[in-house]
Amino acid sequence: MQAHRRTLQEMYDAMLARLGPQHWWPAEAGADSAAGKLEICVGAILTQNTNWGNVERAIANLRSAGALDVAGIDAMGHAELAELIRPAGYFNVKAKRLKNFIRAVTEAGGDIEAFLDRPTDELREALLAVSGVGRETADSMALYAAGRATFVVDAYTARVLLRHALVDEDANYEQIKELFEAALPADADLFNEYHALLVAVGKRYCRKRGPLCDDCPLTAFAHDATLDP
DNA sequence: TGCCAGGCCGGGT
DNA sequence: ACCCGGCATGGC
Repeated sequence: MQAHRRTLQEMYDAMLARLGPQHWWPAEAGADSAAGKLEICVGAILTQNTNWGNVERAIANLRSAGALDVAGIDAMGHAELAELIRPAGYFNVKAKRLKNFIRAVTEAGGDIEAFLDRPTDELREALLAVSGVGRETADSMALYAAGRATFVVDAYTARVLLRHALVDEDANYEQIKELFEAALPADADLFNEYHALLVAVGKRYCRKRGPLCDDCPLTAFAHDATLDP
């Protein structure tokens, strides 16, 4: 277990040393305010299977329309909301998902900070109860908006680990999540940067196509048996 | 040009 | 319990 912990921490150190801080949320939005938290939650939904650059345009549209708040989105019609978020793709389904999320917040009193302020397990459950909020989106909200030490797993995480033979091909979301949470100190700032770094490594060194792990910062960790539970 | 992006849902088997 | 089609824009 100790070797396990050290190895995952060393992987983090190696990625950070090579790539530097990734400046993900809440650096830009600011999770210290209600507006920042809502923006992170909205972004988490909009970025589902979508390039972040497109999400930024959608968020800019919402802000320009003065609609980047609970009441604003709640008051908007489907067509109007869908049009604003069009650049983010899947705009019809995402408009519904945003509405579903906002409805959950409204039904809990309408205060995003109060909505997020509950025990982490309970929060995750409440988020997963929203249609359109799956595990990654829920964990992203819990980590980046609510500041909880809950590890976010995504397609990059699974691919990077798989490419380095650190997990089985059939490892599921919860198993990979548990792998990190069991081996690392429960530190939201660490989890925040770790996830962002895994995404950066996935983009640059573990692409679906193209060069395989050429000069990847994690090459030295490939086939590391200490990651087995 | 085709492939990819910080997934998720609902229906079918 | 899995598998799959659908959803859609913008960048490289």
